[in-house]
Amino acid sequence: MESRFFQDVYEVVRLIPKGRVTSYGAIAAYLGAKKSSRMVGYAMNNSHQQPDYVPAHRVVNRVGMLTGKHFFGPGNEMQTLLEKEGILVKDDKIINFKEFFWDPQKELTV
DNA sequence: CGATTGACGTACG
DNA sequence: TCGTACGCCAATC
Repeated sequence: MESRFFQDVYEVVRLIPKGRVTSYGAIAAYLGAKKSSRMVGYAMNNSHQQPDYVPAHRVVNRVGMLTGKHFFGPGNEMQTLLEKEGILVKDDKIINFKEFFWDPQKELTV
């Protein structure tokens, strides 16, 4: 697979510490393609068929909204997973998202 | 091969 | 402040 973009996305997502979250755009920016933020979301969609588990529930949009919660299950499974990690979610949005935000570009060596 | 779509983000009115 | 329009790029129809 030459598309190392997806692989990098999965790798970064796996590196997200428990109880922390990040955004699609942040990951895209870390990979040097912030214009392709949509591809990050697409990668998440494909992450379900990846051999290794990808904590996609720790990835939300720039506002901290659980836009892809429907991809986890019929109910609020994504929200449940986040709350289980200590992240409070209200109205499909992460409370204090700014505090829980984990910037790969900042945490990981650029 | 062209058109449409999408787990985003920014710009504009 | 809120809603709409558009750009990006890969996958799907």
